[in-house]
Amino acid sequence: MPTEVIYLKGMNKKARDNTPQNITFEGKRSTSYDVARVAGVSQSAVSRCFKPGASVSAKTRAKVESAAKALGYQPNAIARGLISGRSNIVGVLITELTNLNYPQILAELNRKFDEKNIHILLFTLDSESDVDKVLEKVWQYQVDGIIAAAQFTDTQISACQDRNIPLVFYNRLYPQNTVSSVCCDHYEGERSLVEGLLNNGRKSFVVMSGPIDSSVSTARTKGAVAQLKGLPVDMVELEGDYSYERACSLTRDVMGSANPKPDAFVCTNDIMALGCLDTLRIEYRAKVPKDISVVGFDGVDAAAWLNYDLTTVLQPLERMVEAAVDMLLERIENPELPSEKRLFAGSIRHGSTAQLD
Amino acid sequence: MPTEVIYLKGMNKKARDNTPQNITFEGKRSTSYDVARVAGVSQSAVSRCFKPGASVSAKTRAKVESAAKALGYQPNAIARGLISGRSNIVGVLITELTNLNYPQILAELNRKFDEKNIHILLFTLDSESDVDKVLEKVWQYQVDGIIAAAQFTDTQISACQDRNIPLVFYNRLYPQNTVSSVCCDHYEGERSLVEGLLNNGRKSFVVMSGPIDSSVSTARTKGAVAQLKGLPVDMVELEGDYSYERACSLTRDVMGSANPKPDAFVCTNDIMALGCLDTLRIEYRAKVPKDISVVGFDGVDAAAWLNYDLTTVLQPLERMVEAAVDMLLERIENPELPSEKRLFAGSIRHGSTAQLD
DNA sequence: CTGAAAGCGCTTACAG
DNA sequence: CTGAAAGCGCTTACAG
Repeated sequence: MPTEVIYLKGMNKKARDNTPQNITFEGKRSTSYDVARVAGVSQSAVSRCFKPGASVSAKTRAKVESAAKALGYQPNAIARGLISGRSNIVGVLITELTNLNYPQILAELNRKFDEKNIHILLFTLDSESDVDKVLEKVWQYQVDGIIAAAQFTDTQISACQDRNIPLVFYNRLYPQNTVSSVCCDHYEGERSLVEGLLNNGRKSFVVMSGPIDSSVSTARTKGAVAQLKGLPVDMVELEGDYSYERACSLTRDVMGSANPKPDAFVCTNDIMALGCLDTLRIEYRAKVPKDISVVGFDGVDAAAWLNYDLTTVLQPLERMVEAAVDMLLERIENPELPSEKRLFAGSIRHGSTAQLD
Repeated sequence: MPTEVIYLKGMNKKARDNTPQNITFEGKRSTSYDVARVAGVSQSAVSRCFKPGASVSAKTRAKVESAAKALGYQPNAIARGLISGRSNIVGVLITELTNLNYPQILAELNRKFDEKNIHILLFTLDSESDVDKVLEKVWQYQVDGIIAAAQFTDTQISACQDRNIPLVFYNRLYPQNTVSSVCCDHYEGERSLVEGLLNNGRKSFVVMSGPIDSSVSTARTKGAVAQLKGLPVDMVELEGDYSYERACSLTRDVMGSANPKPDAFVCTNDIMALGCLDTLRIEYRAKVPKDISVVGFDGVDAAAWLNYDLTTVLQPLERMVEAAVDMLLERIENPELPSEKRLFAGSIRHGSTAQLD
């Protein structure tokens, strides 16, 4: 006749210790004490069985494993984090714009961190978000490190350093600050694109930037302008906001008034390039790339669609994410490591919206 | 002459208690004991000052607040979670595909949860991900609740219920299971789209579904088929995978062989509809919508681009996310609440790729 | 309103 | 290899 089993999971220590082995408590998750009691070993022994590399006899391990399975025991990561000082959580701060443009980043981050059993506490920032407020929340969760795809002030960077929380920026360089970062070489990518357009004989350029507060767009714009400066060509700089709609309206402005008409649109992201392209072809019946070249930057999916086949620069997104994760994990393991900046070259996609020579 | 100040943050209790008020310890974050010592009050008093609604005298509060500020004290959310049983963390499980198609969801979730000071532990699943493994990690972090935009088995749903962890599905219905969910009415949205095409006189339909394991695509496909069944019209069902490229190739298959040629492509998402549209126009010089109608589903940004102006169904994404968050928070507050299913109607976007009558 | 004390569920020296 | 014990940084009855 089987003993009746009552579940007593998670009682306080004294009550639990006075409880027979075959009695447990339903409703609360079981703890290492519950497992210890059922397995007939000490709580420390249970703890050791869940610590990789700890020395436990085969016999003890077997008893603990079967008890743990019977009770559905999982170590409580919160308690573990409190005592060990390692939460196995990293804070990921990403602007909404970045996630909209590169939704692959988060999945890729998750994949890479998952291999190391690290989890992501996600913070998406919109333009109104107060980074200081977000950081306060990050501190509270005792994260092991931070990946930031958002703009920080020097003070905010220092705040992380003061707290000894490793920090790696994604696609922000902070050249004048010794903080780790992974970045695509936006400047050089855009510069070489423009060089190709010049070699192709383009003479009158429109450079359409993203939002002024985007360091990524700023770097790209600078690359374009630096290549054009001093040459006998026309150049107009326009401030866009990375959106399709605004690119359309800026293109209309240019085509409706400028004289001479431009023969090259250099857009600092793909979405704007597509807006520009659609407007030129549909509303102005422009011949692209014969009369007007259009180039973007990023390599979004739509750049490869039949209707577009955009000439642009591809960011090596997967390699960049991998580098960011590796750099952060290294610095979590060894906080003494010096900071490091890794710059990845983009690769040109030779599409049919611009001939580069 | 100012007293020399040495920082002693985070020493053990005894050492700390024997430490003069003006001495603290650099390098570790300060704790409520540090604040208590500097403020000259008990640790409990400090704790109360950070608990909304606790009764503390103005005098004590002032002392604590200034000490906390001086030490840069923030309550440790991990410790708080351990003792209170509330981590203020919710697990968000989202398939990579869902995040690629609707990157706004995460930002919207973050915004809504942030208002309640709840944070997101993010898990992105790809097709190879083992939901059981992900759930194990979720359990370990003692999350207060789960939002799932991914497919669960009944067993997995039960596992959440057994652990008393509130669970709300996003865009999955589970009609035969009493679990809470927020869903767009995919079936009815697609059905009414097809009804509009029928009223417009379309006679030969291609229904291009998404991956067979996508419950969203299945519901949409069923809605289309149900409306067409029994009517004197042609219908071909094709299995796509929600991607642009596969939609192109399926469209080529149909146009290269079918007889009679279809006059309506019903694609169960926008991305496939755009691939279909590009292929029809560019490779077959088809007149859309005169000879062939194309409709999608979702309302992605590109659907509104000048070149497309796609007829499709918009999901009320923001309202759906808000509903999911509200439902989850209600159930975290009150676990006794019965489950609830909320179904939101999509709204038709009347574009120029199909005339609906 | 306030403080002493117990306890959340773990990890980790420490002694055996 | 194993167990008893301290302690991570909090919250929350409890008594005053």
